Amino acid sequence: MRTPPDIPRRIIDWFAANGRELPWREPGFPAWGTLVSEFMLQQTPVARVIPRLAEWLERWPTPEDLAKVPAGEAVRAWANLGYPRRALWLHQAAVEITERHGGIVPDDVDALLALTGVGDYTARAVSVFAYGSRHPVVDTNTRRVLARAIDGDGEPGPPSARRDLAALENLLPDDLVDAHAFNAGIMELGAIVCTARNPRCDDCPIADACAWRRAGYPPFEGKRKTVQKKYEGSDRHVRGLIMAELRAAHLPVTVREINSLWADAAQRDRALAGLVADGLAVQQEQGYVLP
DNA sequence: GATTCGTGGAC
DNA sequence: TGTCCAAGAAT
Repeated sequence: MRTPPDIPRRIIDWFAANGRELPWREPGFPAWGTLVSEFMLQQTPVARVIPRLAEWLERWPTPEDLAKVPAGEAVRAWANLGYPRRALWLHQAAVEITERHGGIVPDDVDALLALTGVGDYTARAVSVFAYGSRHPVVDTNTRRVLARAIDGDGEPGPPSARRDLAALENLLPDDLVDAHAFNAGIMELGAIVCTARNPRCDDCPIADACAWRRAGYPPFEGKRKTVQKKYEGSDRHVRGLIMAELRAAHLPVTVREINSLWADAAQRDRALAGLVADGLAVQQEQGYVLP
């Protein structure tokens, strides 16, 4: 597939002029802050992350500060960001950084990948955005831009780290500063212009080079990512109700209180057992508490 | 590779 | 109103 050589340059220039001012893009923002922000941004929109991130960094300015409090404090401060296991994992990562890296967030992708809760995206995002190293960083926004502009598809297929990283590496500038700006810029383009629904192609710096647009926006026919199950009435729903109760309580939550949250006993027990297995709830004599 | 895992806003 | 989707990771 033909790829105009100036696509990276145009995205870099567009990003310099149109990128949002976000906390983690401010000069001098600490690597720890970048790591925390990336954990929070895993499946949670930017607007909801910003206030929680500020609180978090004020309370725990370094990994060591977080590592020395109980994990339950992290889960409580996570509030309603969703997927509370991420709070548990971030706390564990802080412990690992304190024990294995002298309290300094590592800059090496492999060292980052070894941290709990850090995967292909987060490891590279921290290495690149916090430390300026040169790696492809591929998130859902980038995957969508590549699918459309390069492959001519309306949607990216199911993610594959190997393929996705190779696809971005093909476009990644050699220069360190340019590579950083391109990684950030293509993500930003996917986030605010090349959006999943109603893309704003009139504002796109590479619209004239976009394979999907050139082909007349054909409907997507490839394999779609698995559809999200309905939340209402699901196990996740019940887990969420229990977690909200645990976060709000400063005394053990009794079985009676948990029973009042959901009528279906089998589903309730399944959810509670799952939370205990995940380490998000701990059973005591009087009831359940955060870890 | 397919599933599971919260929460809330946008359309 | 219900569906879609959001800077993913672990299993």
